[in-house]
Amino acid sequence: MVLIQEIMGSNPIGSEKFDLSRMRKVLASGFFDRPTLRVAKELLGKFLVRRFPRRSASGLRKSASREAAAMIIEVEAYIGFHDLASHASRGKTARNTVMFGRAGVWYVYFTYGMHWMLNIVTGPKGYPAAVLIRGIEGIPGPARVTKYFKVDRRMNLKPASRKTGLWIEDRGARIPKSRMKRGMRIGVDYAGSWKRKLWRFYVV
DNA sequence: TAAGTGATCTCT
DNA sequence: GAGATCACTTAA
Repeated sequence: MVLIQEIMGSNPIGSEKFDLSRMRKVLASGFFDRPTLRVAKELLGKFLVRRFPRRSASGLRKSASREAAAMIIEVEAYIGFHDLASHASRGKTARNTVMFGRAGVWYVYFTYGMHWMLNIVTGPKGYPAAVLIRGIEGIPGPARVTKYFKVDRRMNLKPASRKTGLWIEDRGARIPKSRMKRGMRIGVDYAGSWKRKLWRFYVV
């Protein structure tokens, strides 16, 4: 909790200053309905923003909702029908149906008996693809992102928007090319030749 | 390096 | 219904 408060309004990569009030553009579905690798790459430097649900202890008093945001610094792309690292590679199932749907919708699933993974659906309807949010500044690791931003299955199938309480903003930060890297995806050794795809993008 | 944890999927 | 697997984290 302390960690999240520290992150709010933090300077993204230390080197460049910018004014938060200058630019806060919420990314709409049009941003995500584009080639997945391009979306993935461009997500670096964008901000994941969470409005925490209001709490009401007694039912009478409600505290003001609180907002947290942090810059996205690591993502992975999962693309198409044949990518063996993707849940979609074995066809449409109850779990992965959202990947085949409209871009800009959250795909949240549970794994290893304890971790929630946060993905945003990309590309045209009918074509299964998504980008996994692997890390945000101050919170490296996909399961930590969901833990600290309190994201679980309730966010699954919901669009990324202010209305749903979890969205992505362009706040004007730009990552220098020298700090952008790409590499193989993590934890997909089982995926045959697909594991060697350089579909992970991260900021160093 | 390995335990922990339970939903999901494949195969009977 | 059983058994294997898993887009991970933590502690050692």
